[in-house]
Parts: sequence; C-alpha cells; structure tokens
Amino acid sequence: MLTHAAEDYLKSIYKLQEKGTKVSTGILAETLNVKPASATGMLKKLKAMKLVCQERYQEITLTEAGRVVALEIIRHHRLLELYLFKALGVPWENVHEEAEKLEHVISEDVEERIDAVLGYPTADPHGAPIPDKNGVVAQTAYIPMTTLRKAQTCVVAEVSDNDSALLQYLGELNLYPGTAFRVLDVAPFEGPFTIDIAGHPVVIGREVAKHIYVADVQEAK
Amino acid sequence: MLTHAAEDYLKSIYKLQEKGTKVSTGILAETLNVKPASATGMLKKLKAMKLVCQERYQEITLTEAGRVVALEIIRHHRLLELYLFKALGVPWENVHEEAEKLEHVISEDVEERIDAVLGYPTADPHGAPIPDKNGVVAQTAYIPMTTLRKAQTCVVAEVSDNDSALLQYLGELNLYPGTAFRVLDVAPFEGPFTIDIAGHPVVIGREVAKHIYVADVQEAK
DNA sequence: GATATAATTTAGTCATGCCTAAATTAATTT
DNA sequence: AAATTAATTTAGGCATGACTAAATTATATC
Repeated sequence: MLTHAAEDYLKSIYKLQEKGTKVSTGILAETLNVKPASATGMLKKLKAMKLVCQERYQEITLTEAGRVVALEIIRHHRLLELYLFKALGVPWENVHEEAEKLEHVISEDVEERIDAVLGYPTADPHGAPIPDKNGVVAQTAYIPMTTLRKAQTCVVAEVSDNDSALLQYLGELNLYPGTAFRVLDVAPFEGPFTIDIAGHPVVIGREVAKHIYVADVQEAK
Repeated sequence: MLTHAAEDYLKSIYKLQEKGTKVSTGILAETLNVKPASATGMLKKLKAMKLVCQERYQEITLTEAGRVVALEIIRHHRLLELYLFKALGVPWENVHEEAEKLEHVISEDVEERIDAVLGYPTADPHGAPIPDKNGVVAQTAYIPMTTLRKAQTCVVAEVSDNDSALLQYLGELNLYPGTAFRVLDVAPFEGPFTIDIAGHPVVIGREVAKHIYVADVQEAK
C-alpha cells in the first residue's frame, strides 16, 4: 500500500495536469506546501514504483497505474465531500479540509456504501465530477464566468474548492452549483459583474468570478 | 497535537486499566502489536508530555490529562462504530477496524454532527458506553454470561469487540446487545450453555460465553 | 543468599518524509 | 558566446516510530 504522502503527490500531479499546468518539481512542491528538494525525493520513489514518469529536469506525468491511484483518491475525496455536506450538514467551505484527511483512510466497502446512500452521484458539492469506480471521469465543458456578457443567463456548474473564505461568501450568495443567474451588467475595464440571483441584484468582483464556472449559457430575451 | 501512535498508546493504557489489568510495558506492547522496547520508547515520550506516570520498571498509569485524551479517542471510536453500523450498514464485525482508522482523523465538528444524527447515544454497537464530551463514562455493572445458571433470563448488555469472527457468529445468532434470552441448561464440568433466543434453542460454548456480558438477570417462573 | 528466569530498558539501526545548504543543469540576458 | 538567474537535484540532517541485540533490574526457585 501507498503512504498518505505518496497519494497526495499523485493526486496533486493529476489535478495540476488536468488544469492544463505543465507539472514541474517546483509547482508540485508549492502545491503541496513542501520544499522542491522534498518533492524531488518523493518523485524519485514514485518513479521507482512506476507511478510517475519524468526525465531528469523534465516534465512530470503519471503512468497509467499512477493515474488509477490518483483517480481513486479523488473519487474518495469527492464522495466524502458530498457525504459530509448532504448527510452531516457540514458547511461546504469546510468539507474540503475534512475530506482531505478522510480520503486516505476510508475503506472501499465504506466508500461503496457512501456512494449508494448518495444515490451514485456524479458531482461533489463544488460541482467537480466524481470519477467512477473504474477511474472514468465524465468530461465537462464548463465556461468561465469571466467570459459572460451582459444579458446572458446561465447556471452555476462548478466553483474552485480550495479557498474556504471564498466558498463561505458564495454560499451566503447562494451561488451553489445548480443556481441560475442573469448578467445585468459587466463594468468596463475588466470591472465587476452585476448579476441577478432569484430576483436580487448582486455585484461580483472579477477575482471572485474567475473561480466560478457556468453552463447553459443563453441570451436572455 | 498528538501523533496517531501516541493516541493509540493512551487508549490502550486506558482500556487495559479499565479491564482491571495492571498495565506493564510488556502487556501494553502485546496489545499494540509492538515489541516491548518500542513501547518503552513511546512511554518515555508520553511521560515527558505528562500524559503518563510510571516509575522505572513499575506500573503504568495515566495522568488526568492522559485520561482526557484517551477518553476523547474512545468517544470518537465508539461514536464512529455506531455511525458506521446504523447509518451506513457496515456489518458489526467490521466496524471496529474501520473506526480504528477514522478515530484519529475526525474533527470535533464532524463528531458532534454524528452524535446529533445518532440522537446522542450512550452505547456503541457492542454495548460499550460512549464517554460524553467532558470525558464522563457511565458506570455499568454487567454480569459475565458464564455466571448464569439454569432457568435464568437476561438481556445481552455487551460483547467483546476485538474478535471479528466471533462477532460475525454472534450476529448470526442475533446476540446483539438488547437481545433477551433464557438459560435452558448449563452442562456440568464447565460445559456449554443451552439458551433460548426468541423460541430457538442454541448451544453456546464456554469460550464464547466468556465474551458476553448480560443485565436484567431474573429467575424464570 | 545465590541463581535462574522473566521483564524492562538502553543502544544502535532502519524507513518515511520532511528540512537546509550546496551543487548542478537549464533558460535568459547581454 | 558568456554571464546571470531560475529550476532542479544531491548531500547531509532531523523527528517519528518501529526493530534487534545486549544490558540491566526484578522476581521466583532452590
């Protein structure tokens, strides 16, 4: 079995890769709050285990085996987040941190039971897709909120899950995945968005909008 | 914060102490599946942290602070066992092992939510009392099944939680805490018990009976 | 009381996984 | 092309928490 630390490395590599980032030792170290030298050490071990590929000083990628492990952990994480949110009522800005600890510890049996209780869900509370048991992830094509224009309507699809204060703020605005809104105005010079959520106008700064992804974009008539 | 290993040591010391066992390095090591020398090392650290008292070569006891930590972990463990059993349907012979991993990782917030969902329970699936948030444990006065005589009735109060095969067997017989039964016969020369559970006669060996504790003992009329 | 046995502790090792400091390699400037 | 800067790796260390082997202390037996 892998150590918790190794699992975290694989997960981070996968997530960076998915985001389109070219994965380097430095970026990985930064993501994991670890010094680059430490990352080099762990990468050496992961390479010896054939979970990671990397030519000296070159880009880091996962092997097929490494990808499977990464997706297993991500599946644990997202199922746990949703479970904590729905079954135990943990505020969504806290579920990430909780799941981070539980994901390494949960058995396959408990995971399957959680999956069943939740009705085999496909997305976590932040809208991120939950990989299935075989490591297949549904491909999503969500649009950054920052690309929206005046008078468009849409539905929140996904939000970044790593900033707890931001999530709390979005929760207060009811900007959960599934919430529909309409763009009332976009201020010029990269200015803020004014949107209508359930009849209430709200101003959303650019920095916040960057962390929101939407779907079902339509021109309001 | 304490390490998982330290928490396990404190928990084991408490449980051995509770069972009336004089806690020695050797017994503790055996309980934790560790060599005595390793236990000595950890005890040294726990003593430095003022969580454990021990004169060189003498009996091991917990300080008040150590007792608080031990009870906190035991509370986590027992609440988790019950939650896994009731909310997720994990077979009772598996909940111990699962809880063993989760108990070190669960937050106070999640624990409180679990407690609330379960309706502030007082015993785990094996009948062991759940300490309250302040570390107060309800005192129980259960009787070993081995002391029962012919024609007595009683209710299962508690069973040992550390032998998964035994638990599975007891589960098949429906000998969960709360189940009532009547002693039909006790074979001589330390022989087995024949009991009536819900109208069905069942023979229970001495070795099994040792792991069962009962309450509400009455002479059947 | 001396001796054998059992329990405990000390000393030294090992694997993880982090760290810092120094060396090396790659990428950018001039 | 040479030099500067940035990224990466190597080398050596530290804390945990386990181990074995040897030394010490306690207990039981003769």
